[in-house]
Amino acid sequence: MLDLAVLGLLDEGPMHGYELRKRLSEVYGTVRTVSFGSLYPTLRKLQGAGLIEAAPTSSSGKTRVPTAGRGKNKKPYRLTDAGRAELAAMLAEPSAASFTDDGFGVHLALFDRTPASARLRVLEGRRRVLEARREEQRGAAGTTQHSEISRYTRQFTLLGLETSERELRWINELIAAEQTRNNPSQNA
Amino acid sequence: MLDLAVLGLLDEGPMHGYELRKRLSEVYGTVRTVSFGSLYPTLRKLQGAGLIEAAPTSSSGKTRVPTAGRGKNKKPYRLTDAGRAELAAMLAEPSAASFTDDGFGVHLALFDRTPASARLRVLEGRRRVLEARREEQRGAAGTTQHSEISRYTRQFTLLGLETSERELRWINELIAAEQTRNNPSQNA
DNA sequence: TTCGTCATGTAATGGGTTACATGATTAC
DNA sequence: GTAATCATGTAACCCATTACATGACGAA
Repeated sequence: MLDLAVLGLLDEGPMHGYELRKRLSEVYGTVRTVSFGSLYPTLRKLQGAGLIEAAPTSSSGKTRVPTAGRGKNKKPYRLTDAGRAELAAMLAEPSAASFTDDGFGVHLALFDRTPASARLRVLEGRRRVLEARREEQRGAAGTTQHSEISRYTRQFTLLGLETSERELRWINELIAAEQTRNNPSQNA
Repeated sequence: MLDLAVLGLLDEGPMHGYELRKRLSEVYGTVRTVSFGSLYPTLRKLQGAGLIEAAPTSSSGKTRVPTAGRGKNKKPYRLTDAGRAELAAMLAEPSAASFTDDGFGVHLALFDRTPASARLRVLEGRRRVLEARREEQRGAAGTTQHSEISRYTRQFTLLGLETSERELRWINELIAAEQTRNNPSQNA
């Protein structure tokens, strides 16, 4: 999930780790700051896999790259051809990771680069996850009588249920919009 | 967090692991099923710490305890005195763990056994977390102009922002109710 | 006697965090 | 020169998951 986010961000242009981290929290729907202890190892892993490489930016590609203005030993990375291919594949063939709370936000941020058919699959996968959650919450909210659950928990569950329902309405609108876009002539 | 949930559940009566797992997903505000690979090691850890013990239920406390009806090699656990004391301490002195998405739901389920002053601290701690989240989301929703964020992400962030705001209203109501309860005569 | 469910447990792994260590660059 | 911030990285740990292994019990 971090992989996809990093690949997607680097597709917009070379960037070094520290910068990446800042952009990452913007891109995440759910605002979350990823730690360096998580980011740097991911960068090494992606480099090891040949998906990204250190990007020479100005002079004779060695160390000490200025990149923007104030610089240091920044280490800007960029996508390799293999990385671009991998990104395209991940976007075109969404996995279950794109349906989770975190992963969905990441994939959504890359929707402009996601083919229309895959967009629909992401939205529908996410919908299934939310529907399952809603059913569990409905069950939990209904159980109340025989199993003694504190009234606090009951209220909390109801709040969660409303949240799921709102999110479902939201995603259903997105799906409808997506289908209209794919098939604009249909009006029956 | 699992520790608190398990201790809280066993405070209601002896229970074995398999049963505990079922009750756990009811108690959690956010419906979540904990895996056995997580539950059993936790049980051993709590037993090692002397907080719970295997409970002899009927005959000469060895193996093969019937407990309910259909039985097998069930291993019902119950709280020790130390466990009861630890539970009381955790409920009376809420830590940051009670303010997280998961931990809050657990502590909330045990609110009936939580002293009034600690209840307020839990609610206010949770409120601080939600307020911080809301501010980040507001920032992210406002950034839009200069940093190009996909319109999808923007909508998603706005949805998250609404969720935070609803949850804040909800918790503010709880806090108000809690304060009225603690101080019923006040009306200026 | 065999299948489904109840029941307990371990091992490998995953995906992240915090804390630590280090050092360059910029602004004062 | 010194403090703040930018920047990279490692090590130890935490908490949970999945997959695997095992086996008792009840019902068909």
